[in-house]
Amino acid sequence: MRTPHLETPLDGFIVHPVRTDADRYALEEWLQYETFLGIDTETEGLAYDDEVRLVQLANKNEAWVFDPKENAGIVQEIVLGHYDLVAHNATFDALALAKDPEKLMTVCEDTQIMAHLLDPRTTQDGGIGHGLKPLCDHYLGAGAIDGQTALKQRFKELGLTIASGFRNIDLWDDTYVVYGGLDAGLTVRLHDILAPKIKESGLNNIYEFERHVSRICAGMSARGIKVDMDHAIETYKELEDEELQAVRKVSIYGVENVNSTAQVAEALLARGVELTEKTNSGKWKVDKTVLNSLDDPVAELVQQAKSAGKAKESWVKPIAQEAFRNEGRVHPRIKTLGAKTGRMSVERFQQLPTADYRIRGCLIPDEGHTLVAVDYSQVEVRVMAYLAGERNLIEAFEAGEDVHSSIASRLYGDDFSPEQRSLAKAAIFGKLYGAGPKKLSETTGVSQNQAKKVMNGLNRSFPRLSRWSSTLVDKARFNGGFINTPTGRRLPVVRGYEYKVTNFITQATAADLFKGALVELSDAGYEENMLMVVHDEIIFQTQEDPEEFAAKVIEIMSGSLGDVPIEAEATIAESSWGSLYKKDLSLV
DNA sequence: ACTAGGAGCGCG
DNA sequence: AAAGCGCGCTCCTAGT
Repeated sequence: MRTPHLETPLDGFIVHPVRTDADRYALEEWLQYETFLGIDTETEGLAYDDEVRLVQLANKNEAWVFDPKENAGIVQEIVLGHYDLVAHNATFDALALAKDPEKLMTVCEDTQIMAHLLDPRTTQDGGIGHGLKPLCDHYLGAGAIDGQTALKQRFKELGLTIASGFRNIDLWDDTYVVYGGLDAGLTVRLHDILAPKIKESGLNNIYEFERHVSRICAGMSARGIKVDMDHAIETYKELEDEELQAVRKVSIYGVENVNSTAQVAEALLARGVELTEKTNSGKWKVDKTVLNSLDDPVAELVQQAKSAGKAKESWVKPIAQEAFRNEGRVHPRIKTLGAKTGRMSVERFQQLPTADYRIRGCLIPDEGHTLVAVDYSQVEVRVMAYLAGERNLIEAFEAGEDVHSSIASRLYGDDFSPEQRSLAKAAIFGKLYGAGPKKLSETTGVSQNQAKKVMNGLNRSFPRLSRWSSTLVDKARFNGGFINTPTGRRLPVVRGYEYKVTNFITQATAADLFKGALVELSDAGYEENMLMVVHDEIIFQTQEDPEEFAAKVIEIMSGSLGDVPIEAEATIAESSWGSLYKKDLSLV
């Protein structure tokens, strides 16, 4: 008996639930004639160990929706790359379906990557956005209702929350099935519109590049990183204790909740502390900088409590919880197009504190392996030197010594002081980010007048930097708010904020340099060694002699950008990832 | 009960 | 004329 198909709100689009043997035969037959399929999965949730509940395959007119547990053969063929596919965020579906996402991703186009390359702005940023819903609204018109919106409504009717809905809704609930199938079909229709646009816009090379990068990073997600559970639990307890003690002490001063800025401000004012800064919404500002400038026990205790609480709740607890459910490993989720500049972002494990090395100390290599971290040194400044064609800065790098010292000697002569070196360093970073004298004086503590002098000096010593920025700003103004990077990425610039282009293009170029290194490392056979990426740093583990391994990897990652040498540096961990940061503490 | 935005803090 | 950039996560607060 065939299960009747379901109608959908999308013109002429139907959905076939696959529930009986007859349904399965019909699906098998359909698959024989289809050459290109949209794929989507519905999972219990977003965690690494959440299981796939439904798989949807579609062409632009119909979708087939099946339970992967009852159709293991088809799932196997998908995972082995036997069908040409398109998904919206292929990484997610590939990781949900397979422990080894490589083969699937090799044959799977990705409309999310296409969308990001065509317009990297989020909806909040004034762009089209990268979710299936906003993209369908924009490219397919109003009739194209995506699954999420309708499902939310359905969950409400059933008295379910979003989280519990995806996990608990009846597998064959009509709305669930219809909109699941619809999403796969919409992905196909979106692909039919976006793929030609990618070609027309000359973005095909970078699209294939991004797909390759996403494949490599999905591999890292799947591999995961081993967790030292004993250490994690021990650290959790220590942090809990630190937090509790500070909370107890500060409550004597009337602060019941250290995370309430209002309470903190009130307690400080009551003690006669003078607060001077306010936030945008007119409340007293009591952030780290403000609290650090105060010599007051409340300020200190609040900070202690907050930082211990943050470390405990944001980092150690999630690591321990995930490892507990996933055979002692954490699986970072890497968004290869995390930022509009093309930079990657990593959910949960990117911003682990470095100062408190107990946190990174939770992450350890597999048995018999050593962790090796390799990062690019001052890569963005180098990229800026290259893009601006600033000879003097390039020479500073070619000299091969400490570049900030080279810059300082250009500004202050050879007998510059350590303070002047720091100032030079802050100034070049300020240049990179487009800071003014006000900001520079805030970050360095020198007067605004002095900051201005430093910046003028920098401009005199490296004249091409300023000329390059103003040319870029003009370009952005006359180019419809978009500029192109050397790798062909299109970067949007908000009107009135054109000064940001210098940072955007530098960050984007550095990101592509880094992604290029990932591809080279993969080609050279080092993919299995890669565990994690952090902007311009790769964490490897190796069974080889770590020194030799590091040398080989550095060789691959190093190179040059025009005349600018690009250098990578390695640090070898004695034990955990955290052990790399212990030396920082001894310096303090 | 849930959501959105602000504030704050972590990373490069 | 001047403008520090890009992220993710948690907690609080106010609004629905």
